[in-house]
Amino acid sequence: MVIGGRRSGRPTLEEVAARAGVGRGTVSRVINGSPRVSDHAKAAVEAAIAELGYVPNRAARALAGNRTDAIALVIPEAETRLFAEPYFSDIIRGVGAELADTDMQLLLTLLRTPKERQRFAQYLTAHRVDGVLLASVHEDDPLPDLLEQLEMPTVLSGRRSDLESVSYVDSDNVGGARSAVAHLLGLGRRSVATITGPLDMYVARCRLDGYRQAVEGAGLLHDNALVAAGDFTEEGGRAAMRALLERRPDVDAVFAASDVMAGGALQVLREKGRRVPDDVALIGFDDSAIARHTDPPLTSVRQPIEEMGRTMARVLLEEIAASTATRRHVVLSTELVRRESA
Amino acid sequence: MVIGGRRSGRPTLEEVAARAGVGRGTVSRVINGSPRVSDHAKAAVEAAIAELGYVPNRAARALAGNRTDAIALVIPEAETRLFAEPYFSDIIRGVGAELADTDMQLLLTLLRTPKERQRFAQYLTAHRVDGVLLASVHEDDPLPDLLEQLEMPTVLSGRRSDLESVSYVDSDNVGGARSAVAHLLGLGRRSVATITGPLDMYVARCRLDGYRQAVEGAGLLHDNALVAAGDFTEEGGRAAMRALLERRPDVDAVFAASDVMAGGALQVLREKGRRVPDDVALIGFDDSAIARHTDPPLTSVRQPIEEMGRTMARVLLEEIAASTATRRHVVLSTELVRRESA
DNA sequence: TTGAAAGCGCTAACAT
DNA sequence: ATGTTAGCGCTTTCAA
Repeated sequence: MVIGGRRSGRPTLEEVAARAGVGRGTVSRVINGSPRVSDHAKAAVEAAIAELGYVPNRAARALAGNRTDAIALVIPEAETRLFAEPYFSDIIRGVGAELADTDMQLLLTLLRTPKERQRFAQYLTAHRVDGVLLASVHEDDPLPDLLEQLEMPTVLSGRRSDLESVSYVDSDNVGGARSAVAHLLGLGRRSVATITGPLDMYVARCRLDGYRQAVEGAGLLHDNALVAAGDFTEEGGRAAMRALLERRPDVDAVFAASDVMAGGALQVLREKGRRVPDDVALIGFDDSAIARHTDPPLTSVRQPIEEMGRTMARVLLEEIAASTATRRHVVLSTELVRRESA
Repeated sequence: MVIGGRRSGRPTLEEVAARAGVGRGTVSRVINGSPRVSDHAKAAVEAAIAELGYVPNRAARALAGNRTDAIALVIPEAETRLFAEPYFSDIIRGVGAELADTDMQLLLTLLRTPKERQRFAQYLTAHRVDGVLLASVHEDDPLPDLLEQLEMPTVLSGRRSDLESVSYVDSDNVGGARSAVAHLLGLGRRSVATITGPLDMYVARCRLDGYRQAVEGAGLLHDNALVAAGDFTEEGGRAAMRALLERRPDVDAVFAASDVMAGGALQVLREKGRRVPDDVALIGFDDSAIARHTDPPLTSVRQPIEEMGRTMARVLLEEIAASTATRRHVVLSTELVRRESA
């Protein structure tokens, strides 16, 4: 078709315009759903598009429109090992589902080494994504602040603290944990242990707080021997359960800060010949709005987490839309002028 | 900075050139590592880049260079539910690791509905990725053929058949299964069952073949009651194990076509009070080059699968490089001229 | 409502 | 070895 071999052979907007007998601007308007097009022109353009099998070139669009139509799902360092846990795959599925009828692309970014984080910071600076979904935030993670500085639309799963300044989607961790433990206490259990998540994560501390509140609310003394640290993994749950059984063989109930850890604990309990829930009652926090009671059976109800993924994506898309609007708007306000020329 | 507010404020190649006192071409050459640059010019450009904090604009690059610097990892329909299995996360980690020091981006594409497949086909046609990694291929999947038609660099994990025409990374499924089952037979077991994968996948059929070869090679009769169909999931493994125990309570060994299914089978065996491996020996196929013997312990060795992911990415990058070269080359040959004008 | 025209920032061909 | 130039395909003013 073309000597240079550079042209891909696919029809361009210009060709569509020619075929439809209109100008390029009109075609662009039709593609982008502008209302300022006559029905007649619109029909002609749509016909031409169909006949030619035209598909807009994303790179050209990104270049001209200064956006990328892509968002990044970032999974930081330590978490890549958790990647196999249902939590992440559910989040991903939810995000994917929400994005399915958008033309946003999902970029998966695993940040293992500091070097990779560095590179990613560059990505962001280069504005190669329109927004960021940040999973599993630890308290000292510098990424949210960077994102905020760059005014990059961002949604966290969980938050760094009570005062989180960035958008997030989170569960009622304190309340859920409290109600779960209250349930165990209501069963008449008196040596209720907990397997926590990594305590540098706010979500984990909240669940521990909920546990404490319930225990103390029942007039019981808080006993550190009943608290074992986990890391949200099944293996962590097993280790913690072993530790608990060793320290307090009389334990008669366990609240695990994650579902997966409850699964690990269950294995160990069975291994040691404990009956669940008769001998030891077990509950795992499911990340849905309330704790899920795993006694008697430990079945999986994953829809809720997937739903969180959907929500994250939805919120992010809104933020992106808003930020675009803002940017456009602020061009007229003194504030942005200041910011732009800074 | 700019009235229209469209400029992002980031330095452009042109500004770098000005600062370095060279032409734009030279800057481009330096960025792209061309050898045709004097050390002096190179140093000046690099200094300017550092001072300005210049980062190339990917969209502009993609538009001008007719490439995207992105590859898609595609996980089809049925598999999204398997997403939580270690297999996928390991593949993803491997791919991610291999891409880490490239500037390729990883697009995650979950294809659940026919509509999503349709959309993805458009993506491909629009050349929005430079290459595709296709996970978990079923025999009747039309995607590989589409990819081939489009001359899109592609690597499959597994293959559709013995005659696979697209690049793939696969294990020695027949041999691995055979050796695993031979091992069980060597232990003196005589009622060796197998839990298969979905039989519309070549990989699953190969493992079943290996099982058969070993059984028949030992002079035993193949008994269909000893074959239970699974789907590579833990739940599938549990169901299959239950079926096997019902049909052949005398089963004294099981070869599961996947690690995860072996895990499920183990749960059921323990539930039913069978001793593993004394009463029933159990082996799961680990997708690394050979089967992993899970008797006595069922430990996870995941590095190999991650390695498969790395390999897939590496091969794909090579294919992409080659295809670029080919395209360039073929511009000179009659063949492409024909193809281009077709 | 619509066409024309000016870029967006870069790569690659061309001419030195 | 290096500067210059012509696009890549689109969005977005600006006129009309």
